[in-house]
Amino acid sequence: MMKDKTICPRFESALDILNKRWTGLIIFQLLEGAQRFSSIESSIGISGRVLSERLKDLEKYGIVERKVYNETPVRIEYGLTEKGRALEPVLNSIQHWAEGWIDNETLI
Amino acid sequence: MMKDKTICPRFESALDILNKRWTGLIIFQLLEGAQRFSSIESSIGISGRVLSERLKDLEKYGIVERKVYNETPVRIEYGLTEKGRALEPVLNSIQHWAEGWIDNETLI
DNA sequence: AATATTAACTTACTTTATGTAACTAAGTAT
DNA sequence: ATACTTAGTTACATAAAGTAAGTTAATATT
Repeated sequence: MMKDKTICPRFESALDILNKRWTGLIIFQLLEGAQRFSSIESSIGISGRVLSERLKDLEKYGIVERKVYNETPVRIEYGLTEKGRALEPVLNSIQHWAEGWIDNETLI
Repeated sequence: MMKDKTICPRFESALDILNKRWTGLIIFQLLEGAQRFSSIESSIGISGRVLSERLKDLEKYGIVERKVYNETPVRIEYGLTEKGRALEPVLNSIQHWAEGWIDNETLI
């Protein structure tokens, strides 16, 4: 199936990134501040394999930045860039919608 | 890997729905008005198999409604419910972010 | 009457994405 | 030399998505 046309290329690129599994939750977590790999892993329940993949993608897109601290053992922190923090209103609008429209049945 | 705790159950339910592939684009399309199956299929380039699955899910969540018109051949239209239209600000915030932050390299 | 047409799916099968659990690398500390 | 810790990676299993052909129901055509 070939698609008709592109409505808005930037919008579709954005959805390609944001609409991937786990991306929303990773960004939501990092809005609270930079975190380590294992901390993100355990806070949202993603597998290490996919987290590693997603963080690389998000870094490539300039949404996340990786910082290495030469301590022992090494500490690596993932934080949002300005571009990443600019997603806060998106996450907020989702949260706002969820509060208004997700009822108890949907929750279960 | 088990996750630590749930930050906000409603928010996570919302992400479960919205973070699935194609959901964003389907809702974006339907914001322009109710559309037929084949029209959605060709406008966003999704496969019929998955579109069928997504529309059922979205109907189940109360985001989309399916209307049957007994014409020949039968006409079936999918449109947004009030809950679905309430997602417009979410899509708008994504579009706004995309316009400000998706550059030409990311597009390619 | 038999065949064709159209939209809206569904089915069987292939390819891609994600999950799981064990393993590796680098830098100490014992 | 061996063990410990974090941050991954690898090999393999399962789940989700893509592809293309087939089904159904109501006409229209020959």
